[in-house]
Amino acid sequence: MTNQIDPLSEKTWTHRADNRERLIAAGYRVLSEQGYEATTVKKVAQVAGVSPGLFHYYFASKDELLLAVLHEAGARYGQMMRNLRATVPADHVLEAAIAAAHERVTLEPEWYRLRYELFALGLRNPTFLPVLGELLAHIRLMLARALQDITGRDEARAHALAALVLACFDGLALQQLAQPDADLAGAYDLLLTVVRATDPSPP
Amino acid sequence: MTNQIDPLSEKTWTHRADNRERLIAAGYRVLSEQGYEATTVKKVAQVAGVSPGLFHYYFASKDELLLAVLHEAGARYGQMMRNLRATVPADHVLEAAIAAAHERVTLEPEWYRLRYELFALGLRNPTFLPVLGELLAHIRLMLARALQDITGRDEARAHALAALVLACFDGLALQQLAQPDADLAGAYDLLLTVVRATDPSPP
Amino acid sequence: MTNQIDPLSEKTWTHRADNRERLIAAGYRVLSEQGYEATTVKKVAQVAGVSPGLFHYYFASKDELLLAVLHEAGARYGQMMRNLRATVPADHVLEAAIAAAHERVTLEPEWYRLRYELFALGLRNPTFLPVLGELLAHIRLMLARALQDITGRDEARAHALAALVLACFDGLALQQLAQPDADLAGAYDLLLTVVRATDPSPP
Amino acid sequence: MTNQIDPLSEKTWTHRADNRERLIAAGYRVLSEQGYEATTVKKVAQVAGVSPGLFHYYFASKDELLLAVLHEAGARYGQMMRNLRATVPADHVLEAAIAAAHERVTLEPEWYRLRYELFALGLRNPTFLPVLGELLAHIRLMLARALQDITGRDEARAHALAALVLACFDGLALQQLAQPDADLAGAYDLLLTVVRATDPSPP
DNA sequence: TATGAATGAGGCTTCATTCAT
DNA sequence: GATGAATGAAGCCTCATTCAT
Repeated sequence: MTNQIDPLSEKTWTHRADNRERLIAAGYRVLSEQGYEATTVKKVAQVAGVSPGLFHYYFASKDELLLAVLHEAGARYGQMMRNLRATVPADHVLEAAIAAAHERVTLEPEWYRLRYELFALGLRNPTFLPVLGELLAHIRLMLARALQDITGRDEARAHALAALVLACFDGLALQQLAQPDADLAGAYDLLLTVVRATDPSPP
Repeated sequence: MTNQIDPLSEKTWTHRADNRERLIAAGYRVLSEQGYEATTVKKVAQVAGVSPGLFHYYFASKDELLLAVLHEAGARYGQMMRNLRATVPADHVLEAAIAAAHERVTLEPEWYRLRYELFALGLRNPTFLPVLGELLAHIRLMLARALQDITGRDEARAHALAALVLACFDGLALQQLAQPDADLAGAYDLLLTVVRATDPSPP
Repeated sequence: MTNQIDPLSEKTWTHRADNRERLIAAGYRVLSEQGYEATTVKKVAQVAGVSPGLFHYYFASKDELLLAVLHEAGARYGQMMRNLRATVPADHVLEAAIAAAHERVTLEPEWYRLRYELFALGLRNPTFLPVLGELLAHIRLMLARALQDITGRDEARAHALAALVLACFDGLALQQLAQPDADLAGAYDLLLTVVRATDPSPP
Repeated sequence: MTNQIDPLSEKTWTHRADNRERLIAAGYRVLSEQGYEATTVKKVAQVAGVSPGLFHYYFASKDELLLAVLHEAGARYGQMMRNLRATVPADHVLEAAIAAAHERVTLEPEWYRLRYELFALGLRNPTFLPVLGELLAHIRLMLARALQDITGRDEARAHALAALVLACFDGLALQQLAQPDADLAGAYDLLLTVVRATDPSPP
């Protein structure tokens, strides 16, 4: 009902069709905070500031919302990586990515919560497993690409390393979230060392 | 009420007194296969071959069952690690542990499913977060110990490496489960290399 | 409001002005196939190729659509009977009607489905009961009329027979639809015999 | 909560397991009065005097209740027919059955309402169609049997006549219910005449 | 200890209907 | 006339939990 209004735009709330976006945003919030099962359609609608019935106008089911949320989040992540590669010198992209991963744990823990939600879900729900597989494969691929910028040709090695790095991202984030006091800086540093060491460069 | 069975009698109905164990075992199965929310008390009771009502005699709530299951599983894992350290020469324990972790993904995927269930749960449920934290800390500690057998004193380094190794265990298992066809042997090998390389031993 | 189209103009947007008809036709299809409650306004609109909102421009409620559909169907049935009486020699009208009723079960089962929909509806919904009563009375009357062409004066007998014939139409159709394999030809033949036998004509 | 109590029985309300029966009885009432779709699980439970949740303890779905109700009703009908054949002299069974059918329209209109509910339902719902088919076939068979007691061998004729009689039962009941004032006695008489006339007896 | 009937809250989803454009 | 987004009321069903036996 209220909703922040751009006072410069002509129509006050641009045809309101952005309700779909609002539902996705609300879904992101509620899903990451409460988890998939605890997330009720009603609550998402309420957070989005729309009537409960509208939810199913845009999404056939709760599942579909999760998919949409993941899609959206995935897109954002991809954008972030591309930014990195565009901004940071090639031989520092990994460094930056690792730093970003580390920071994100504190700055945007919901992101990881949502990921873990999908992990748990995908591991037992045939509907989500492929989505999960693709999500991971996609990130691994982006990492492998970034790695080859430094590591050079050895593609197999790049992929193995990418898998390792991704595993560390997820695994360390988990540990950090589970014990916010734990100091994992050492582990992240070590990861960086490992990545650099793998560099077969000089010859 | 009343009708207490004489504790001295030879167990009137064969020896199924261990209904609690049965419920835990059934809980492990159902929880790892279906996930926390999809797990119904009734189904657990049924798998355990017990009446639904009995569940709440042994467990105050579904949560309590999960805790019991985790406790039990944790104990088993600790036992396994101790076995390893007792059986395998000190400088191969890590190797063996990594191999075991890799194999387990295929041999006992439910183990990981259950872990991820707890991960997701702990990440948003204050009740479970400490349990999760302790679980991870415990494993990290065991790993660090095993590492020091080879790596020597540098305790900080050992802990950082332990965190990394644990992260890889969980992260790689996830990737493997999400894409059963993916070949992650390279990554596991790489992990082993890393562990060995870190060995600052007697030059 | 306003914006009346000049009735002389060549119909601005091709000739789909008859959206009401389209809705009725669509209603006939959906209602007879899915039944009253399962019929959604949205689906009718969709089948009619019209926006959901438009439905309530032409019909105040779902009920009203059903009434319109029945009216339309009744008109068609009346027309058919009149055709029969005009085409077929008087002493064969009943014969033809019975044959038509029998054939219709296979050729146009939706017709009977719709009837039975109304039957069930009318039997419990005060709104529809009178409609149902009139529908049946009307058909009975037409049948009685046709009967008198052969049977002669005895009006009471004609009406009794008409009721019986109508009952058989509906009852046999039901049995045939419920068991498509059942061979009810014998029953229809018997009905014909009965009608003829009743003929108290010129002894 | 209240419930009529047999003051002679030992336990006041016999283990209450008769709640299933109560649900069926309530289902019969509500279904025949309101129709299938308008019947809500909650209302049935309420009429039965039990909590809404209990409904699904005994019946997996609303469908299943309907089936149970029909089964029960069918059994009652079969019993009634058997009574008839046991009580009434063979050559008057049909007569009695027709009279019973006629009376029932006024005495137990819900019976017919329920039947028509099933008719409409079965005609479009694949789940119920076979049930409907069997129901009709069963009654037809019972009628045919009774007919052969008088008509003698000609089995085909007996079946055709049985179909006709059944059709009249349902069709006339409908007309009577739709127009309670209509006098259909003549039609029922006529039906009786027809049945008798078919008697190929006194060779 | 053990059983299983009973409860009641609440979730997902469907839909007739309204309304701004 | 026409569109389709929006609403809100139910409905069916699931389930943790309690309780009488």
